[in-house]
Amino acid sequence: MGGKRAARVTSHDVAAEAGVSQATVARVFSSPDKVALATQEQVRDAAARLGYVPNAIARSLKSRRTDIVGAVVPAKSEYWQDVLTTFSRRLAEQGKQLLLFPFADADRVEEALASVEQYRLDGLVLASSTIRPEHLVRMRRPNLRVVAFNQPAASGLLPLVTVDNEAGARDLAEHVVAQGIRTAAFVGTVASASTDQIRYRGAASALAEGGIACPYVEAGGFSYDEGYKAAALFLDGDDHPDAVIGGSDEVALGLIDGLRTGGLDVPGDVLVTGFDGLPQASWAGYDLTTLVQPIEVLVDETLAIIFDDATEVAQPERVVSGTLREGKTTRRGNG
Amino acid sequence: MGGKRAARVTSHDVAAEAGVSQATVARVFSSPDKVALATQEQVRDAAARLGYVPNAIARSLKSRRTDIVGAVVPAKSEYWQDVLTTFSRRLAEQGKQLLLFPFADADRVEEALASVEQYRLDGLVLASSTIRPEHLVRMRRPNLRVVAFNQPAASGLLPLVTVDNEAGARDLAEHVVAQGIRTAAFVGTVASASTDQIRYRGAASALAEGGIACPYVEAGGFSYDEGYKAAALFLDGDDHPDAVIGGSDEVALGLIDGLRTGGLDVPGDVLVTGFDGLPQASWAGYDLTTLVQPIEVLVDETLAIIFDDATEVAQPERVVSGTLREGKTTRRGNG
DNA sequence: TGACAGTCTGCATACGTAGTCATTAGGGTG
DNA sequence: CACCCTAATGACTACGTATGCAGACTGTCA
Repeated sequence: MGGKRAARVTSHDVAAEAGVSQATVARVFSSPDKVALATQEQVRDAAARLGYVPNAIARSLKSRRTDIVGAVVPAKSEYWQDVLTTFSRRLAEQGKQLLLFPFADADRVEEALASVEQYRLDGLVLASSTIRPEHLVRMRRPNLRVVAFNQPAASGLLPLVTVDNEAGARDLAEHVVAQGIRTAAFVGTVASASTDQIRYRGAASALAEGGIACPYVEAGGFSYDEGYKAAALFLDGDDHPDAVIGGSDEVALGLIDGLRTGGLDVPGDVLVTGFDGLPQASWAGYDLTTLVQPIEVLVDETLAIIFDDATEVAQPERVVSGTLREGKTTRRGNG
Repeated sequence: MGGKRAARVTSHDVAAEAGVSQATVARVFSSPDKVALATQEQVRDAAARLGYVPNAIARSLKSRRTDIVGAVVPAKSEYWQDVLTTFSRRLAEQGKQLLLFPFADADRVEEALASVEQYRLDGLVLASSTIRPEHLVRMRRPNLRVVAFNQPAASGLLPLVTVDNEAGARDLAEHVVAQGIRTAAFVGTVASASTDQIRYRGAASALAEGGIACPYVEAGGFSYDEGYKAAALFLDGDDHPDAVIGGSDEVALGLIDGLRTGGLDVPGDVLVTGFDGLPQASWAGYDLTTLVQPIEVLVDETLAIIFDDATEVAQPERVVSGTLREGKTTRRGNG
């Protein structure tokens, strides 16, 4: 254990050991079908003996492919963590990796984007609906496949994959209308987020068709805490709405706890819906009615845009339908 | 918009534009103090004009530093997502990045490890308590700083950073003993996980000092669902324990909902504790008594081991204390 | 004025691999 | 047996940057 030499083993070393050329070693590991089976075995034996591992950095430099996809995401969010997990898993299945570029505030996106540039990624996923259009445009790069994920504001600016926010919100609203409510309110996350605006539009129009007005309330953030605090708005006086449409599951879960803490029963006094289909929404303590996003489908569509060479359209847009999940937060006792 | 040339701008191009050598351009971006200020300005201007961005791949190949830290983590887990977010944020603050290597089953760790080798990472964080010792040993590499994160089984095998699981479990157990319970049970996650064993040991010994036996029950997984199902074990007959010590927050949250669905009141009939300090544990609907892990501290200790050159000890081990958070799941009405 | 220290810059090379081109061997056909 | 076509392999170079070395230049001091 004394003189443990830390010398890197390269394809040249393996070539010498196996009695072949470096080119042959490289072929064994990148395009084996071009090498005779006997030679392959010989090379692999030598590689194993020396403990050779191909250097992905050097390969990337030469081949101009990194096998790495970047993701620019908000630092904190249940929803995005779910999405990232799926991306990461799918990429791993293809022998590719995910490189994270988290950003704390919307204003610091710029920094994240700057460091993205240095890596020659195979593709880049722009998540978060709070990235502003001027940043989106700046991300258009000739050598980089950039896809906006669940970010309707990017429509026309970048290739886009998103769930059908408007239709989903309509579905939810129609569902609560069918429960026989008379009044409603929409609690959005951040008003400037494009998803928020579209979800509100969908919900409001469906409610309007049922003759129900739908005021917009901004929680001010995407998290449980903001939802919890927003519930206070409905606790003053007795005239709470019959239903509250949450702009996201996280906000809706906070709303539920806030309403319950304030003495209102969900769904007895108030119906609540969410949007996203987080795992927590299915927890028995909440059993939230929500619109489940088909995350696997969205992720696969995104990766298809990044990796499919045949991009028939310059700016593909894929809008995928979500699924209404009826939980007990909209199940009235008198139904 | 027709002939948009996609040619990569290199340091050579900038050199030509600025009328200096490529070496000078490289120095401007990597060691600016060696270049005269006037020249720097000249070069930066030229770079800006051409839209030059240094190529991190090439830099890594030459400098043998990637500025990337890898993390081998389970594909699904609330706890690890929290941890990853923190790692990613901290690294970003230092201009470094996080590369994810998720694995689905404990048995497929091998695959993840294989792809780790190809990248010449600055460091590697091994998360998940289910990585087996034989895998841990295999990860010892002369040129790579590997740190086991919250994985007590790695003690003596790898540098290790962990929360004090035993003391934390003791704290929790002593807390419930102080509530005047007579019987208890420990619902672990996966019995083979080293954290599980240590937490059980801590809880059982503290309970024993209070004269209370503590059978071990295995939920069979780390998630809410396993906890929910495990609750069924306490619903048969009337002799449920007075307190259930959960092996993790996720399992504890599932337990709570499972118990409540089964007609038991928490904390009225059964006290429940968790472990980890997840955000969800603080949600008003649960308000779980748990041991909060100081994730930021753990992450910073880990990064210190990876990046501090002065490694006085060959195998540093940092054990950090957690904090007991008393929620209403252990607050008895008759207290 | 000459020598010398210090600062700045260019030249040349190496990092480890992939892919192009040329060469050789082997096998099938007329 | 001459011919051609394919498969397999080796020599060589490029990918884009960092850095040791040496040369050029500036200013200082004796």
